[in-house]
Formats: sequence, C-alpha cells, structure tokens
Amino acid sequence: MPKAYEPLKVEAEWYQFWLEKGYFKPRIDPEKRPFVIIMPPPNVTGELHIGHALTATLEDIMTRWHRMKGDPTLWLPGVDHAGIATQVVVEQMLAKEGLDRHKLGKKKTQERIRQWAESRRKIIAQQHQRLGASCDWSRECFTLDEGPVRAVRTAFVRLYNKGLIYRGERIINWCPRCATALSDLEVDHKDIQGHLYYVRYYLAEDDGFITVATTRPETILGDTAVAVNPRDERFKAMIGKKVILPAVNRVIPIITDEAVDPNFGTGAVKITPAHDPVDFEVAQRQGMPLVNILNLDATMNENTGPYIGLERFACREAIVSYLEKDGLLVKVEPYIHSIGHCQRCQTIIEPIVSKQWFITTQPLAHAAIKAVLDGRINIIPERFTKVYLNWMENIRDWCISRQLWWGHRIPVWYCQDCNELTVTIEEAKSCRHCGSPNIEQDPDVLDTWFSSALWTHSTLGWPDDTPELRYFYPTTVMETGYDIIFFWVARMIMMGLEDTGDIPFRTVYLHGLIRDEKGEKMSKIKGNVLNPLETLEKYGTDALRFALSTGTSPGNDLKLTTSRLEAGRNFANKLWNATRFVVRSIEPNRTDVKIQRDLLPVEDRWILSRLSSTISSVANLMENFQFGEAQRQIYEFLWGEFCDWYIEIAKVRFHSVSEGVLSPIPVLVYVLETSLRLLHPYMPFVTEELWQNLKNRIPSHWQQVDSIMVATYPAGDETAIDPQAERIVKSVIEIIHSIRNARAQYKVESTRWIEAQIYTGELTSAIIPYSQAIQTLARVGEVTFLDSRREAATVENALVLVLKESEVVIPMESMVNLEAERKRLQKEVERSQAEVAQLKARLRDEAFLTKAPAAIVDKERQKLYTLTDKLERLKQQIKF
RNA sequence: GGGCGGUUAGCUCAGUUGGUUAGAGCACCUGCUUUACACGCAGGGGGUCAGAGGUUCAAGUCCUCUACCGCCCA
Repeated sequence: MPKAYEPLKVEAEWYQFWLEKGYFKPRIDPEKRPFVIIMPPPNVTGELHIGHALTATLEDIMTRWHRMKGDPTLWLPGVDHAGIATQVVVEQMLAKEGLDRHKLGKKKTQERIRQWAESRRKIIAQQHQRLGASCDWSRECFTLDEGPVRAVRTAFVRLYNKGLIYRGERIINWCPRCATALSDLEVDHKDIQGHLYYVRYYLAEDDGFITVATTRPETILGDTAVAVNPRDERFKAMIGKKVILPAVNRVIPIITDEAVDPNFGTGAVKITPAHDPVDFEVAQRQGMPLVNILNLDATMNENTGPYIGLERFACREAIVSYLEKDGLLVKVEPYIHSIGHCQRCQTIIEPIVSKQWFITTQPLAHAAIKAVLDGRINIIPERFTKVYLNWMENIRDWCISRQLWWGHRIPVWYCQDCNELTVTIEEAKSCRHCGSPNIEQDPDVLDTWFSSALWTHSTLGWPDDTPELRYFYPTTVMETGYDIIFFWVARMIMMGLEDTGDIPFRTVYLHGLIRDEKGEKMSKIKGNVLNPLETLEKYGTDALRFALSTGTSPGNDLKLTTSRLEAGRNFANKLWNATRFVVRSIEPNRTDVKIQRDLLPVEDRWILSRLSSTISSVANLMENFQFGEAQRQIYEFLWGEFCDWYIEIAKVRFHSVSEGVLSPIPVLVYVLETSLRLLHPYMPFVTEELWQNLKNRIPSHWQQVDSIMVATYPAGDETAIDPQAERIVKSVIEIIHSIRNARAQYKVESTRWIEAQIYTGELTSAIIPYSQAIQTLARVGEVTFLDSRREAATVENALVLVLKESEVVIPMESMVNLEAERKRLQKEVERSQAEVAQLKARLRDEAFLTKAPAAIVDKERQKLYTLTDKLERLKQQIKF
C-alpha cells in the first residue's frame, strides 16, 4: 500500500465492480417491506451542481445503509425534461449561432432540444456514478419516456373527467421573452426602485378632474374605470361621473369598490382589468369590459391607438412625455414596489388575461393536508410542516398550460366542426362528439411540474397495476431541498393521493442549500459555483461526501469551504494509514483472526466496548435522520479512540518482549473491519478499498461476501459494553496526558526520558499492566507504583499531579519552574473549590434532594466525594 | 403585513426526551522527520452559549419579550 490514499486510482474501478455485480438492483423479498427512494430528477438543462451532489450523497447514505441492513432497497434515478428551462438554454445556444427558434422552426428546434437533453441525460448519469450513487440504473427514467407520458395523459384525463381541470380566461403571469404563461410559483418577486406617477383624468361632462396614481402609466391605455372606496368621503361627489382617458380619449366611469385602499396614492385608482389581478376581480364583480393592450411579445396592440407596435417600456416613456406635455402629469414620486420576474430568464412578467388550463386545487389540497396532519406523511425537519400546511391551506388554482415547444402536449383536441373538446389518453383521430376527423390538438404543453408531481408513481408503472407499483409504492423517503417543497413535494402529495389513493412517500427529508464561503447562494451568474466533478477530482469523492454531510443538520444551510473538504480528505488518508498499519502488522503466516473473548486484556475490552456504544448511537441517530451527527461520531471514534489510543497501545504490545502477550491483531482487524462497514454508506470508495485490502490478507470465514457494500451493517452488542474496562483505560489515558502535559509545561526535550511514580489506589493492579504503555507513550524511563498516597505526599522536590482517581509524582531535578507550578495548582484549587461549593449547595438543597431522580442525586454525591478527595490532595500538594 | 430560521471559541458549525467543568474542524501559539499517517503526532490558549425576564432542584436546551441577520409567503 502506498503512503497516501489516492482516490482517483481506485474509485472508477470499484464503481464498475459494483455495477457489474448487480449490487444496485433490489433483491426483492415479498416478506419484507422495501426501502425506496425515487430520486428527484435533475433537469436536463445542464450538468450536476453541488446541490445535486448533496442530494446524491444523502440518498446514497440512506440507500447503502438499508441495503446493508438487508432491506430490499430501491433507489430509482431519473432526469427531468424541464420544459421552460431547457428551452431557454437551447435558445441561448441558437442565439450564439445567429439563429432563433422561429427561424429554425418548431420541428428542428424540438430536434435540437431533444439532442441536447439526450446528451445531458448521459452526462448526468456518469456524474452520479462518479459520486458513488448506488442507484438502480436499469430503471433510470426520463419524464418524456413513454411510461411517464402515458401517466401524464392519464392523470390529465382523469382530472378533466372529474371536473378538476378546466379551461378559463384568467389573469396569468406572462413571460414575454419565453412567450408562455407561468404558474404563480415560477415568478420571483423583487423589490424594484420605480416611480409613482400621479395622473389627472378630466371629467367628461363637467369641469374638474380626478387624480390617480400608478406605477405603470402605459396601462392607462387599458383602463376601463376609475375606482374609489365607497366610504371615502373625498370622492362622494365624483361617483358615477365619467372621465376621459388621456392619450386614447376613451370615456370611462368612476365607480366604487371595497378593494380600493384609500391610503394608496390619492385614494382613486385606475382599473385595468386585463393587466392586473386585483383589477380583474373588480371587473368580474362589476361586470366591466376587459381591454387587452398587449401583444404576446409585450408590444402594444391595436387597442392602443397611436402607440401600436411600441415596446412596453418605450410606450411607458412615450405616455409619460405625452402626459407631461399636456399638463396631465401632476407629480412623480420615487416608489419601491415588488415586480414579478420570470424565474428562468429574469424578464419582467406581465399580468395578462389569457385563456389557459387550470387545475382546481382545493379538493386535492384537502387530502394532502389530511395526510400530513394524521401523520401518514412525516416531514423532517418538523418546522416545514407548518410551511407546507400554510401553503396548502391558501392554495390557488394552478395554471398548467405552457406555450412552449418542449414538454408533454395537452391531450385535448378541438373540433373544427362542432367546437366540442375531445380529451383522451390515446391520440384522438376524430371528434368524440360529432365524429368529424377535422380536429386539432391543443398546441400547448403542460407545466413541467405536472409530470414531476406524478414521479413517484409514474416511474413505477402507473397507470398500470404493475408488480413494481404494488411492491415499491408508497415509497419510503422523499429527499430533496427545502426550496422545492411547494413546486414538488406538495404537488407530489396531491397527485400521488389523487392518482393512487395512497401517499407517495412516508417521510419527507429536506436538506438545506449550499452556500459559498461568503454565505451566498451559488449561482452561475455570480460565478461562485463549485463544480462537483472538479472538487472530487481534487479531494476525492469520499472527501466531498464527507464535507457535504458531516456535522450538518437537516434543513439547515451549509457553507462549503475548502477546509471542510480538506478535513474529509485527511480523514480518508487517516483511515488509509490506519489500515496500512494493521495490514502490515499481520503476521505473514496468520490465517485466523478469531477473537478469544475470555483472554482479552483490558484495552481490547475497552475498544470493543467503545465500538459497540458507537454503533448503537450511530444506529439511533440514523433512524432519526441525523446523518451529520452519526458520521461525526464515527469520525471521533475512529480517529480519537481507535487511532489515537488503541493502535498506539497495540504498538506497545507488538514491541513487548514478555511472554504470553496476546496479539492485538484479531481485535485490530475486527474493530477496523466493523468500523469500515459502519462508515461505508458515508464514504463508500475508501471503505471498499480498505476492506478489500483487509480481506486479501485474511481470508476468513466471516467474509462471505465479495464487497463491503453487500456486507452486513454492524449492530450494537450490549454484551461488549464494559464500564470497568472503560474506567481503567480512561485512567491510563489521564495518567499519560498528565505526564505529557507536565513535560510540555516544563519544556522537557522530547528525547529525554523522565521518571514517574504513580499511585492509583484500588485500580493499581489493573493499571500495572500498562506500565510499558505509560512509559512509551509518555516517554517515561521507569514507572513505579506507590503503595499509598502518603508516599506520594512525602516525595520531596517533586511535581505531584493530582488526577481524578490517581496521582503522578515526577521528581523535579530537571524542572526549575516551581513558581509556574504553584500558580497552576492555585488555579486548579480555586476551580475545584468553586465546583465543590456548587455541589455542596446543590446537595444541601431540600428541593434538589426530594425532586431530582435518585440516580442524579447519587451521581452528584459521587462527584462531590471524588472532588473533595482531589481537592484535599491538591491542597496538601500546594503546601510543598 | 404574515410565517420560519439563525445569533454558541478568531472563522465555519455540531450540540433531539433539560442533568459531569459546553464540543469539533479550520485558524493561532509551542515542540516533534517518535518506521501507519506532516493529508501527521504531542501540548496549549481562546466561550457571561445575542440581550432581558420567566419556568425548574437544575436551562445553550423549555416559555415570553427585545435587537440584529437571513429566508419564505402575500
């Protein structure tokens, strides 16, 4: 084995090995409940980013863990066609070639997008493989594959037949650049510094005027009324009169409506029902006409008279200068207001009246709320339950039609003869109502999130009643970022319940967003994105996974820094070297590594005890989705206990000359092998590599499998817990620490071997076997054990280290700094005194004694006893 | 406007049924080529757990309020 771990040399090979062995495919057992994760499908817009790497890491941890536990485990991968996003990307590519989709035509553009999607699909799969993702590639799915397409059509037709899908004229969010409708969720609201224009509308039949305020003066052209609040005394006399609309000279009425806020602007507002959601509702209530003033590319249409053909913002300027010229512009104030932007291309959205397809969401939401409230679905972290419920309870109808060229076509055909609709799953050949072949399919496609909402069941074969669906549905965990809880999780719950009558998953696990070193969200525009491929090539896949998961908690954002990545790389290297040590320590002729339990020395029992409690704790944490903490504990155990102490003491055993010393090899191998399995879900590559190295050296009966990823996940062993061994080793460690500490404090050169005498009370016989370890690890030439404390107290001109259960005496010959030592002792006495006082107070407290559990009281008494004893000894010491 | 989260060592963060003297990584200081590992070893300094009040025998942890930062929804 080389001196350092080189991840790139082993990763690809092991992944290929796992793939060839077919380990990623579930081993179906009808008797067992399977563990199932359907991967949130990355968009085929581009390559994976670091957020996908986090998703993949967490899902892989869960998947590998359950697989090792023996559950039939399915992790189903896929990709999403991402209608609007992908079209935008390809349009940008076309633009670079001097083309656009209209020049190229629908057919050719679709072909370009299809090619792009196909190439991304391959790259995304490769990237997931680099990350170690153990998903079942034989079931990999694309939202535009035949199965999902049929699922989408079936779901649409079912909802339509139930009356839950309708076509209607509503205010929708229109992106002029993408030339499509968007749902409310696809609009980003940003506060923009704009202006509030106060405009004078003259009365048509009387003298006088009314002043209205607007942020969008160009919409004057679409006004159909001026409205005031019915209780607003200021405008009493104006109600019912008519005003002349500037620029187009249309006459419109002054009306009243409750929705008008008297505190906004002058209290009189213009009503533009075709271009504002609130105004639209006013118009609906009052039976007012709509005047649409915009073409779909956001230029002014034929209803705008002289402004026809002007772009919307150019029109705004033109109107403003017209108003100014005519003295109709009263004033202009700076005004910050919220403006919707297209989430995909950041173009300013126009609210516009348009005929679109909608889903009536309330009945679906009702069921989705119930599923969470009654606990059938559990959201982690819990606080997002409230966020989910709040959104569901205030849900509005979902606009699902998109004027895009890339996506699922709406399965609706319009009859040219009888005007009726034919809504079918299969391609319609003729009108269902009159039989005419003269029909045309709706040109629009569905919102991408409509197909995503079906993902948990469409990937398993729905609408067919497949064995997969019956066995794997409902799935176990939906793991994704909290930023798509509404887009995806909420809608999946609605559609899962609607289509199958059952929940789509039992647990929703939401992870946080990854930010850069400055805490900013990563984005291509800012250029602060970390490419996961570059990162894993530099540090190794396991280091990247470590950095993404260790010491993090669900739902909390994570700053990914190079120091985290380095920590991961260092840990992998540490394991590599620990294994290197174990492997090279195995005697050449050894074939058996069976542990002889009855003969084990204390440190063996100690490490086995520590291993067992680590395993139990890790199991408990993982059951509760606390993967970050679980991995941290594995790290602490391996580095802080196994490497720092067990291996160091084992070295002493190897060098020990005395007869009959039991080889530490069996325990070294056992603890290492078990820990590697414990760690495997987190760091699959390095653990496999090291596990195989061990396996090659010791072809033992406990290795009945070819790979660590199909080995059994460790389970805690209560019988290995050994408090006495832990107490003894703790004492030994404390003694070594104290001597090292004293050496450093007195600046003893590392080459110098000092003397030490130790008093360990009732532990003496247990600690004597550790003389050699103490000597080696603390660089003590000779250690002698004292029979009584008095001996310790009477050694002259010596440093006495007072420990929890023992004392260490070091002759002072080489140590001159007595004053420093006195100060240190004084400090320690003060600290102990403070604590003793606190404990005494607590133990005098009637309330504590009667109300606290007896075990706690005993513990406190024991603490006081030990501490008083230590304090006495410290005080004695300070006298010398 | 409504809701949620954060505020713990110089930095980034853990700390899940309230119970030892609050931890880690990085950074910092001192020393070390001790044959598994300098991607390392040994030792060290550094915290009134944002502030105030409350509940409790006991609060970083539970409750209330305040401040600042961030996010989501309207």
